[in-house]
Amino acid sequence: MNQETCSCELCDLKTLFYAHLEEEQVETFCSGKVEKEYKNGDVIVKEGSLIHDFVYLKSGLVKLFHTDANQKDQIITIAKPFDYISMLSVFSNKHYNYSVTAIEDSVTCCLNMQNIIQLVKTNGSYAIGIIEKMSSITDKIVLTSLEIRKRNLRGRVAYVLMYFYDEVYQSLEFELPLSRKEIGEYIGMTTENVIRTLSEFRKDKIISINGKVIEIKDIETLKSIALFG
Amino acid sequence: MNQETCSCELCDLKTLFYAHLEEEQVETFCSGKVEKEYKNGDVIVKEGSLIHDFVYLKSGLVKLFHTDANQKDQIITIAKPFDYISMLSVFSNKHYNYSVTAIEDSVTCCLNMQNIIQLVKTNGSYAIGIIEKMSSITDKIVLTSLEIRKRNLRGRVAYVLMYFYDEVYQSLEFELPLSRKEIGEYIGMTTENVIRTLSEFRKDKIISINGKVIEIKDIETLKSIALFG
DNA sequence: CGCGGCTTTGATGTTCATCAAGTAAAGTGG
DNA sequence: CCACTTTACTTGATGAACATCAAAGCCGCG
Repeated sequence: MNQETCSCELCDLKTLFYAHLEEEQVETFCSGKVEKEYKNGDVIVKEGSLIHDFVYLKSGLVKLFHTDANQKDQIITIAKPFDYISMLSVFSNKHYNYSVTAIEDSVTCCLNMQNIIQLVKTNGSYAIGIIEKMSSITDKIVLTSLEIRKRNLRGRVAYVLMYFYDEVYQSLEFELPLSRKEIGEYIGMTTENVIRTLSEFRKDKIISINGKVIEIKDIETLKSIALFG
Repeated sequence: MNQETCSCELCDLKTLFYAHLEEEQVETFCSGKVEKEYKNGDVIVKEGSLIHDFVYLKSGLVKLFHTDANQKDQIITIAKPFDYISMLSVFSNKHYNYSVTAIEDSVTCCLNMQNIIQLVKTNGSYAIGIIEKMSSITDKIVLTSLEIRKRNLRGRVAYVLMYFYDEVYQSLEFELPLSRKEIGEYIGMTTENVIRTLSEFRKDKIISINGKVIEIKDIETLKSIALFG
């Protein structure tokens, strides 16, 4: 199997391709892909811009957010490798209704939107694969936002810390990819109170803080705050 | 065109069918549909139950909601006719992760899930149609929840009232399909404060209240509270 | 080196949830 | 059909949670 043009390990899209397509189709398809590298902080997608690519996150970490009339941002979700970046508006809109920015150095893989649509049209089981993936991503966004909404400030901050521990870094010590301000934009609270809550956790010896580096000292307590706070 | 087995006017699904399928296919397909009637308050889907049908709202109004460990409900969205009721979990889950209850007398149209999947697999342009619809519905849920989140209590209550006016009843006087408690579950505030805020609007002569019947007296003020509150 | 953005802490006040208590409405069983 | 129970609605009082305002230190960058 010649994978020169599509050599990424662990590519979810590729898995989907190979599961449903003939080898030469995959070749044709993958040869049209364009990889792009982004530095932490770089804008990947600007709200309102035209959608012409289907964008897939190969590595790194990005935030999807919406900017309102007063220029205030609200973070919709954090996307990890193998998530589709174009996933909300893609099939229903000509323009993005959210922006995407790298919060770590990231690499995206861009496929021509028309090709994807063509593929969905001509290959039914591939269509099902795409639908399942989209469905599970949006499911998660909706349920996560409900989870966050019902918690108080301590619970919300604990929840994001546990999220980064459990689902991103799998390490008790990690560098926060979000600023205090961004954490606030994600969980719906002010920057000051994010800081205050983090400081409280530090005083309570639940975490230690060194700038952006967080070390979880007492994960059981943190977990129970995330669950019941 | 024989529409005996599929005679509903304005059926979005049918539109999708006829746009992409041969007439005899539509026949075959629609003949498998089952319509079900529900009274206000009836449970249509119970969280955790198996998904075996693709459910479509033909008429009425329903709420989608999630119940947490403490038996507290959070309303995810209100679905109107032509919305797909099974739309979040359907393609990614075996079980519903939310419940659906009628908040007005409603009629649903149920199609066999396997048939829909088969159709998506064999008919590409139909697949695109389904994807677009799903995408636009979930888009709306996510963006609406951001809109609600950034408002204060007055703004939130005004927002739902404007929603019912603009998108459901198109009349200045209507009967609220949600109880005060349910409004609170939708916009994330307590029952008492929903009531208090409605009473304030009444005192300010923005609305008049007669039990569940609301009449909007000063729509300009209400709109500006909904926008900037 | 100075400017702007990010972080931190404290003081203050507003907003909102909670508690309590009572009325109205709606379903339930004899 | 009426007493009974439950559920929805309403208002007020209170305190806790949270936002806002203010001030200062820190860091990176041109």
